[in-house]
Order: sequence, then structure tokens, then C-alpha cells
Amino acid sequence: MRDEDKQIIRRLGLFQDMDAARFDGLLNAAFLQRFPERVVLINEGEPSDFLHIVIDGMVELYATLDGRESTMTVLSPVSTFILAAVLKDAVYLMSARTRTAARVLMIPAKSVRDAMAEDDAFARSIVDELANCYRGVVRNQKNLKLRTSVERLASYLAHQYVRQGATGELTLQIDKKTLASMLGMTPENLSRSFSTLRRAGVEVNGPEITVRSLDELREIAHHAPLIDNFPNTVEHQQ
Amino acid sequence: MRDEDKQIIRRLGLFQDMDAARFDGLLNAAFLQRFPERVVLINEGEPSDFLHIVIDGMVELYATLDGRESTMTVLSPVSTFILAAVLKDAVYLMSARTRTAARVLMIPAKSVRDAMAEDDAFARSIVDELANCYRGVVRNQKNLKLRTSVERLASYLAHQYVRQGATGELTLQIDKKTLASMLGMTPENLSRSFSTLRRAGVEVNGPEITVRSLDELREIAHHAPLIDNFPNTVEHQQ
DNA sequence: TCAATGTCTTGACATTTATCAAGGCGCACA
DNA sequence: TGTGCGCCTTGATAAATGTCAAGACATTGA
Repeated sequence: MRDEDKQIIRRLGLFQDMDAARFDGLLNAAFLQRFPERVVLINEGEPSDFLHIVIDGMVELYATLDGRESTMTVLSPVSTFILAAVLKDAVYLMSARTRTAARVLMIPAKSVRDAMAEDDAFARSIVDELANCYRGVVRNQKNLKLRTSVERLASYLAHQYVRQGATGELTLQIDKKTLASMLGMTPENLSRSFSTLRRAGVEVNGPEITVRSLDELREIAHHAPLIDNFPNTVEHQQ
Repeated sequence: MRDEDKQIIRRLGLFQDMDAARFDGLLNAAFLQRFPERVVLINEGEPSDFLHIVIDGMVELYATLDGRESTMTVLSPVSTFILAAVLKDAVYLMSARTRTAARVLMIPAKSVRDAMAEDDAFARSIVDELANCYRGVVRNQKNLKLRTSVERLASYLAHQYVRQGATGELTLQIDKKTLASMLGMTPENLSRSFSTLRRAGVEVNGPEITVRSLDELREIAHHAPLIDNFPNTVEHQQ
């Protein structure tokens, strides 16, 4: 494992207060895997063997019920996922697969639990991380229950607009089918939602989106800090 | 505060490993409030002043966006809520109000944070509690995204069926308007979903429900342990 | 006792969302 | 250079869900 990657991980809120020797020990037990796109990393229902950290590439968390499937979120670097399952030594509630070629750090679950048991500072960092994740899911659920699908799309675009530098142009990081599922609608519906937003100054060219006015988008979305503001760089996580 | 109530709280997973003296200190700083029904305890957006614990009665957590409102969950004793906001010293993401007359223990947020900073066992109990809550919300989100409204109702009834002793009879603990909102539908829709379930042996008499067969309900709901099983007695919490 | 109120249900209808089918487009690959 | 394939869009239609209005019923309080 490259020292550069080690530094990236060390800088994560989860690890930065950890005892140095223990951090090294944890990473020694871990391994950095390279995966091609569309590889399933985790199946829901399986026991949690590893804490995963996306170092590079994009990873989708999704869930299934009978034949159905729904994208819960898409993670970009650097994000941990399935922390809660690892801590509880429980089965995964979501599945995960790569969307692009990706590098994923996998830390044995037992090592994480042991580190938490021994390192008080690490235990407190975990509290902070979990609290963040928890609040992320709550925001997500509010988004789902309080907004229509067009509003969710507008809110998503407004979020990406800011995240990608507020230039008025943004690129969808994920394909539209996955985006649709993440926003809780069908691909056909997403297409139609985009057309609805055209009259609000949203132009679509494949994955390239032009936005006339952030405020207009936010008005449509009924922008609300208690749903849309992401306090840290932390994205949605399991 | 009655010693009996103290014992109840002490037995919660969150507090049972805590240093005894610190537990007493925490409770001394706290106060047990009695509220009539329909009293707003918390408004979303306000800074988190207290960790709340429902000792008696029912408390609804809900969220709003512009004029809209949605019930996130309804808590019964003994449940903590808004733990994450307290730990992060952040604003509440949800509002709370009593549904019945209720007794609520309120522990000053700063006391909780101080206790976590000083008591390592308490910090680890918090990790466990947050991980539980987190997984609860994830299950909830899967429920919302993967099931139709009739299926969500069937799943709710199946859950209550078991929870209330699997006698074939159960009583709705909350009014139907709130239940509808919690399940993500309108009251009218809930009524119609109940009629749909009639052909599956569900009889409704006001809040009294008779269920012919749990399996039948579960089949309709597409029962799945990874959504519906509640590992501990812990109910949904913030 | 009766009016007033709130809850729940039902019907008619509108809107939203999903499904099915077809076709355009770009891209990989033979 | 096709040719197939996957992705996306569009149209037609169906299903699910929401809205509005009315009425039944129980509860409360004057």
C-alpha cells in the first residue's frame, strides 16, 4: 500500500485521532483491492467481514426485495461504508458494487472492533462518524417523504451545481438509470422530470447539464437547509 | 425522580455500562417532565439542548417542508431520541410532540457530551446505540423505496401482530391519520389499503384489527428479515 | 339533549408515477 | 463499415396515489 494512500486515510475524521501505532496495525491487517466496474463487493444478508473504504472510483449501495432493486446512494472517494454492520458484527443491510473501476481498502471487521475496544479516541471518532451517517439518512428520508420526484431532481441538481463549483454547468457523475433509482423513480420518469425542468432553465445534453439559475432550482425544490445542507464533506454512507 | 424510574433508565443499553457515580450525576442534572397530549417538545432547526427519553406515553417524531408535514416515527417507552443531534451539538433535524400525556426525561446536552468525553464505557454504548438507530433508519428507507403502500401497511400489521403477542387481534396504537403519514400515504389511501387487505383476512373495527393469518400478511408484504426484523427491543429512534 | 367537532370512510375525479412498446443515438466490436 | 447492443427518450396507456367533497359515526361540551 502506497504511503500516499495511507495519508489520505489517516486524514479521514474516523482515523485522525487514532493512536499512531494502532493505525499502522489496522492498515497492516487491511488490503487495498482493485476492482473493475460492475463488480459486486457485498451482498445484503451476508455477515460483515470488512470495513470498506472507497479510495478511488465510485461505489453504489443498493438494496433488493424479491425481484425489485433500489439504489440507496452512490459513494465517491473517500468514504467508508457499512461501518454500522461491522461494529455490530451483524449482516449487511445493503449490497454494494463498483460503478467504475475502483480501489477499495478493506479492513477486517474484527480488527476494527478490536481497535474500538482498545482505543478510546477511536471509539469517539466512531461516534462522530455514526452520528453524521445517521443524520445523513434522516435527511434522505425527509427528502423522500416530503418532496415529489421533480422536486427531488431539482434538489439533486442544485446540490451538484454547488458541489461542482457553481459554474452553471455540471456533469452527472452517474448514469441516468441509477440516478432515477436513487431519486426513487423510474428512468422514464426521470426523463420527463428533466423536461419539466427545462422551463426552469435546465438544459440537458447527455450527462452535461446547464443550469440558468441556482435560486430557481432551489425554489422548485423547496430548498431547506435541514434537508439539503451537507455539513461536512462526508457524503451519504451506510 | 422516583427510584423506580431511575432503574428503568439504568437498564437501557445506553446507560447500563456507565460508571455508577456518573450515572447519578447525569440524572441529577436531568429533569423528568410531565406533558399533556399534543405538546410540541422540539422544533426542527432549533439547537439541541437536551437528550430526551420517553418514560411514559407516546411521542411522535415528524418533519416539515414548507406547508407539508410527515411523521417519521412514533416512539413508545423506553426510547431515547435525538441522540445524534445532541452528540454533534447540532440543530434538530426532526420535530417532536406528545401523542398522549407523557413523561419525558430530559438530560442537558452538555452533560451527555461531557459524560461521553469522560466515560469510555459510555462512549462505546453510544456507538452501539447509534449503530442500532442507523440500521433502523436504513431499514425504514428500504421499506419506503422497495414497497408499495399496501405492502407497507401489511408489513406494519405483521409487525404489530407479533409485537402484540400473535393472538390474531391487535390494536392500533396511533390514530390512522398519523399511521398513514408514517407509512408515507394519505389517510384516504390508508382506508383503501385496509379494504384491499380485507380479502386477505384483515378485519378492521376502528382501532381493533383482526388478522386471519400472519403468513398471508407477510406474503403480501414480501416479508424480508433485512427490512422487518427488529434485532433488539429497540424501536425506531432518532 | 343537541349542536359542534373531529375522525374515519367512501365516491368521484385529478394528478402522479409506472409500465409497455418503439425508436433514435452513440459506441464497441467483428 | 456495418451490426448489435445498451442507454436514453418519447408516446400511449395503466396503475397507484392524491385531492376534494360529502356523509357516517363517535365524542365532547354547552
